[in-house]
Amino acid sequence: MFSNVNLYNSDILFYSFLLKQNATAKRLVYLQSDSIRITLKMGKEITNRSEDYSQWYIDLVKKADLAENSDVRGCMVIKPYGFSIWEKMQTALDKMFKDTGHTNAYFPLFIPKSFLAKEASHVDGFAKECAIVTHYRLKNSPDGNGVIVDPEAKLEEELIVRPTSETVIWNSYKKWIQSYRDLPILINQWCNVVRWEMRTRLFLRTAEFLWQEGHTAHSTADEAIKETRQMLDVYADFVENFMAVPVIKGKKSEGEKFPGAIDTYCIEALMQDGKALQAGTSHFLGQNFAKAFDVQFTNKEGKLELVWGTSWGVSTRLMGALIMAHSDDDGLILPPKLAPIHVVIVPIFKTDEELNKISAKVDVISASLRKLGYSVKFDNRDNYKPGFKFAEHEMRGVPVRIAIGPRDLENGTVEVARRDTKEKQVMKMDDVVTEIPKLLDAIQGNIYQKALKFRNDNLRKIDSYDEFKKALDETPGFILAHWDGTKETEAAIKEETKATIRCIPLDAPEENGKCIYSGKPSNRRVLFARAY
RNA sequence: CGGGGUGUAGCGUAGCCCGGUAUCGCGCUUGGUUUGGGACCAAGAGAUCGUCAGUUCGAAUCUGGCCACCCCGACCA
Repeated sequence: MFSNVNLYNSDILFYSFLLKQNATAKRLVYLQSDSIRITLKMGKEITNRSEDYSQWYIDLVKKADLAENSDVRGCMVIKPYGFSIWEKMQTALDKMFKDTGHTNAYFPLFIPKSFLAKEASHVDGFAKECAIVTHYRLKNSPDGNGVIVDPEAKLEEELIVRPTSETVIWNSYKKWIQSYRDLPILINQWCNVVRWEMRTRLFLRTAEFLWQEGHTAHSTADEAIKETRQMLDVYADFVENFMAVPVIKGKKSEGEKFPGAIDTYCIEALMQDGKALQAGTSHFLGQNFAKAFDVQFTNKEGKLELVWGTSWGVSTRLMGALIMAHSDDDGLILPPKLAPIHVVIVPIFKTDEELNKISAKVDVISASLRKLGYSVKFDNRDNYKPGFKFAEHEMRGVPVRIAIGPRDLENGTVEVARRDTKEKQVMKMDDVVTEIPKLLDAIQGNIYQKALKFRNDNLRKIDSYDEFKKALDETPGFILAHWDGTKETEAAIKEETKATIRCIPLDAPEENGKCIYSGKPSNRRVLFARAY
């Protein structure tokens, strides 16, 4: 987007001149030339969504200071601001896990190659994207330049950097479980995993990512299935109520399910560009891993039985969902429940004396808001103008901004602006403590409602393959359509349209119809979309 | 792993065709004026031109190898 600047060099001079004149001229510039807009004076502008959605996403992640590309291919550096959002997610989820009886533990990063091989479909699923440790020592290079891998230090058995931990964990469960009295085991771990992806995108798909993985063991299939469904509900609850992103709960088709699972359940969210994003998964593993690792228990009748398992996870990919679901062309929009900073206060002052007077008022306001549990930042930097600060905090998605200047001191007021709608209001200083909490709640509700409306407006029932293809290209979104249930049809549709079956929605009503592809009978609709 | 592209200051780039150690903007530092929607002026600091080799009196520029990254496909949460 910067490369075309030189073509317009003279235009830039002209527009720069206009910019100095007045704000109307500035708006004119925006209307006349999007490509120039960016380069004029601001280091903070991002590409418009309508222009290039994926570039908008990349710009936003970088300009909102969430993350950046690392020098290690496919990996990212999560910056402090981005990481504090992730920490908020962790805190909320961790509490929900604890409240449902789970405890945290930690299993090793390295998995012996032989473990991974024990469950056949599991190997198939991950073999192509594993990082492998083959040596344990370096030595000085004989030519004197740097270090080389010491060929003498080859590992007896190579180690896989975990792409997921089912195998190490079930290897431990074998040692822990003898009797029905040892069950259930309800464990979660927060960790990093590595999947050597060919193509990566910040947060959405990186070679290394952070996540949580729950692994539970049960004495009956029924109990394991209940656990699987319960955790799916926990995820849906979190994503909708904290992230303010509506989701559709469903079951994966055979073709899309987790390698090693009997059933995979998921929550699917719709992004602003009409593409679906899987936001969380929960697997009923049946006895597959118990079989592979020979994990048996003695039941009440004294008979040996294989243990039933589940696993479930959400990752830093949720950050991508959060960003893409709500944000606009001015930057990030964060739900107050996950915002690292709820309220930023910007002073408007000319002299130190003015700043001191304002600071005294700000201290009172922020103390009272903090007492209510809100995080408040007083942006009293003296090297930036208020306008710059406004734009910067909008870019970073701070839900509420309060501005206080000399005029406010006189009138006993403040100016309050909300990020989601950009509305401003003048408020009595005394009302701040009662009004700001209401406003934050309103923002949380509003962005959810907005996302829900978008999702519903872009959820279509379609009954013919022609319409299906047309909709994918012209009005991308979720499509509910009949499917004959075969993997051949699923694969053919994927091949021809790039749309996949996101899930078979749990609340899908029985409904007789014909498969849009084969014309064969179907008794319920499934959810299709192009996906991240 | 196929197809295309790019590597020059923290970031974005000019220069390369036609060899003589480097342009501009943003950012940074200092000083001053500013501050209710992305300030301005002045002075400064900052680059072994991805890497290795070759040609040459002399290489960012020409030649060859290597490396890295980006985009498009196949694969994937």
